[in-house]
Parts: sequence; structure tokens; C-alpha cells
Amino acid sequence: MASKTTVIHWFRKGLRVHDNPALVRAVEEAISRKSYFRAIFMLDPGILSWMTVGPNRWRFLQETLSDLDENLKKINSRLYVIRGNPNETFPKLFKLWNVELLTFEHDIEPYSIERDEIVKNQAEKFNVEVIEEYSLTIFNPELVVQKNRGSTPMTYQKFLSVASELKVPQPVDNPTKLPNSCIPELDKNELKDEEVYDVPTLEQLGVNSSEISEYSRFPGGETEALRRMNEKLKDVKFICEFEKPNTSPNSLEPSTTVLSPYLKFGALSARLFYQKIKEVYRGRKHSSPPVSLEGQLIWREFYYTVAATTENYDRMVGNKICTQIPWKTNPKYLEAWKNGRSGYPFIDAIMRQLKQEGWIHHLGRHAVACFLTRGDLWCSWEDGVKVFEEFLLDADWALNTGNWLWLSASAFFHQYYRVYSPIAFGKKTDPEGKYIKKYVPELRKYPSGSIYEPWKVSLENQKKYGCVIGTDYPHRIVIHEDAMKENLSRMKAAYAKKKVDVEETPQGKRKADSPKGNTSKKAATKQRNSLEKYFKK
DNA sequence: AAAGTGTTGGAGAT
DNA sequence: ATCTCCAACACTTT
Repeated sequence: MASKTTVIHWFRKGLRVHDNPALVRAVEEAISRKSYFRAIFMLDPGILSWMTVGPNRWRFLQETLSDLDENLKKINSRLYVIRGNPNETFPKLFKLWNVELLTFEHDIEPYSIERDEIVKNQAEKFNVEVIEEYSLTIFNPELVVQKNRGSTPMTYQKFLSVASELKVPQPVDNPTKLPNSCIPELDKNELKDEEVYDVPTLEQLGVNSSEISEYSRFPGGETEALRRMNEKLKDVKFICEFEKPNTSPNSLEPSTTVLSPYLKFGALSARLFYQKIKEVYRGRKHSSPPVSLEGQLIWREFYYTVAATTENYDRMVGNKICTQIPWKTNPKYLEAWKNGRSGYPFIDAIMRQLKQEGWIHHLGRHAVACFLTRGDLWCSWEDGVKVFEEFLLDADWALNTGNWLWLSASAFFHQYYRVYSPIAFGKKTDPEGKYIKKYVPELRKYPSGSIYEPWKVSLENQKKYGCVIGTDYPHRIVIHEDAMKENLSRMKAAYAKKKVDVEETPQGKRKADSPKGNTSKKAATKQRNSLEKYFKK
């Protein structure tokens, strides 16, 4: 039937029209080849076999897709949402639409790489050209590793120095408006109703809308992402003086930008945000990485680079950068932590905010992550990753995993004796306990002097404040002072074992009588060498 | 071999 | 607000 050919841009992450090189390329090619242009997104049910998406992130994705559809209409196009597994669906689409070119943004997650390999093979079979562009991060991990002579920079400072030698890619312009000749007419034979390609409603995504009534704080979408970014950029003092450790984990209004959910879905381009921050800095005194706002974006770059080059990055076993620690499975502890019922009001407030709103401050993440793992509950960081993955709007495979590796002192960070106190830490920025009162309302009548430690209040006063510990609010599941001491010794043992294990690796001949001072140095050198070898493909 | 550094600890002193 | 100490890690620089 010699029908006109089609150029497809496949959205996965990068759910935006701005700074989207693969989209721009597809539009340009469609125009020059006089082909139809279609932008697609695939709802892949397979993703649920390996990740949990809570109702709030479904909501955020749904809003992001709706907004993307609207923004594509401004260039005379629309979004086609395809229900199905990419590997099964693409061959059908290639045939149905007579596809000659497919473009998408390259991703680094193992799941994506595997999926894309299959799709690329299918494309070859159907004689479909594939163009991948890179726009996920500012610095392409491949180029970073190349610049570092084949090894991954494993410290932030090292990453900074390597990145400083790389060219910073500038955002690309929005795609031009498509001529009518590129707009496909509805083929009556293909499907009876164009509506099957519409952005799904929440109900169609299997989300009960009554479940999401309270999640209105951060709407999804590129339009909201750009609005939020521009609003933050107006506050020059905030941008220039930003120092992460001085922001508050427990203010009632977020003390940081909350642009992370938009970066996660690619509704906001990291390259654009980076450029905008630099524009505000220009000619002004400003803070510096790692604590500055620019530094926060570079943390994202750092974790993406390590994630892209580390085998079994999201697991302890088989992960060469991860200290092997004998965590214990404890469903009771895990459930209490997850549901904000640990008995520590500061911890519970954070976990409840996470579940309700899908975003918590970075330092709040530190406090609850330390608590779950090396600080108090001795549960695996992998358990924590899964809970964050379910609830966080910004749950990002590379970043979420990286932060858990850090906080559990499994990689990157090693000063395991620095433990966050579930009582003292929050008091520094919220001595009144207003944050606790908001998210753990059963404690709202407790005075500021005891709201962080309600178990210390006499039963008489507990009754007076309308919240009896053990009845209306749980007893603390562990005694922090004791748990911390025990866990410190467990960490010490795990680190000592690592040292010995590295020392006994096959390529190294161990000197049984070598002085102790030498041991750590030798072990460290060996580990570094083996890592470098490992990263050189 | 030793000193310095590492995004953001806590407690107690000044 | 800034100091020391706690008991002390990995890794980099000198």
C-alpha cells in the first residue's frame, strides 16, 4: 500500500519538550524525509515485576504525561500512549505505522539497557533506523570515565576534578512546529478509536482516586517544573547562598527546591537547570560544591556515573563497591519503620510525610536511613531502597541506591561511628517540634520539652496530653543508646572482615607477620587496583 | 610513613 | 557560634 513512512520519538524518561535532543532530531528528520511524526510513551506492565510504584508517583506520572501531551500539541503533535511491553509492541508498531526511524534518549539503568537492546535488534529486523541521543545528565558517564582514563571517579572531589575538564553541553532549542504534512491521519483500519492512545486516567492506571486526594503538594509535568524552577531562580540570595547542610529537614515548607521529582522524570532538564544556576551566579559571590545548589546537581552526576559503571549496583552481594555487612531480616522492624510507627516521633514524622507527600528533605532521608540500617534497626539498606522507591516522587534508581549505600556506610562514606540521633538531630532545626505535631498529630498536645521523647512523660501527663504511649502511639521499638552501641561493634566487625577479605584475595600474597599498620594500606591499595581493573571493561 | 580530607554526628565546654 | 573529644573509617596527598 506504499503508505507514507513514520518517524517515532519514544519517550521514557525525558518527559519534556524543552532540551530534548532526540525529540528535536525526530522532528527534523520527519520534516526533511516528509514522513509522519509520532511521539509515543509505553506503559509497560513488566516494570511492576521489579519495582513498586505507589499511588502518589502514578499520580505524578499521569500528570506529567497529560502535560507532555498538551505541550506536544503546541508543536502540532500529540502523545500516543501505548499499553504494552515494548519488546512485544514495537514489531507491531513498526509494521502498522510503516516506521523508518526511531529516536530515544539513552538511559543507563540495567533494565533499560536490556530492553533497548531487544528493541534495537527488532528495529534492525524491520529495517528501522535508530538514533539515540544523550541528555539524561549533564556529563555523559561514558565521557567521564574516559576522561578519567577508564576508571570511575569514586569520590565527589575526584568527580569534580574530572568533570571540570569536560565541556558542559548546552541545552538545545525546542523543536519546530510540525507542518500538517507530518501529522498522521487516522488510519481507519488500524484501531477503531484514536482514544486508545490517550493519556490514561488514574482509574485506568489502577489507582483509586480517593487514595490520592491528599497528594496535591507537588503537581507533575514540564509546565510545573519550569514554573517551579523559575520561581526558585528569582530568589538570588537563596541560589547564591545555598548550602545544603544549613537547610532544614523539618521545616513545614520545604527548605530546598523540590525540583528532584521533575528531574527524575526528565520533566526538567538537568542541563537547563545547571545553565540557569550558572547565570544567576555570574558576577556574584556564591557558595561552591559540594554544598552549593550547583553541587547538588553534580551529586546527581556523580551517582549516575558510578551507577552506570558498577555491576550489581543495587545489591550488596556481588557489588564490588559495597561493604558486605550481615544485616538481619526483621519484618517487624521494617514494617514499623515504613509505616511511621517506630515510636521515635522525629523518625515517624519523616516517614509519614514521605508516605503522604512523596517528598522528604535530604537530611530527613539521612536520619531515617541511618535509623533503619547501621544506627538502630540493623535492616538491610536494600529494604530501605524498596520503601523509598515505592513512596518517593523522585525515586531514581541511581540516586536512591547511591544514597542508601552512602548512609548505611556501605560505600562512599565510611565514618560509621557518626550516627544520627533520632532525638537530638531534629531538635537543632525544630526545637518546638512543630513538624512532629503536623505529621504525628496524636502527639500535638505534648510540650516541646518532651515531644521528641514522649516515653519520658509520666502516665498521668500522657493521659493529660491525650496520647498514652503504648496505646495511642507506639513504644519505641529499640532503645537508641543500646542499639547504636551494639550496631557500632557490628560495623567495626564488618569493616575488619572486609580488610581481611581484601587482603586474602587470590592475586595478593598475604604476609602473615606483616605489621598491622601496613595491613590497611596494603589492603586499600589492592582494593583500589582491583576496582580499577574491574571498571576497565 | 604521615598528614590531610571527607556534603551535613553528638555531647559538652566555652 | 566555635572548640574539643569521642574512638577512629577509607582514601588521597605529601
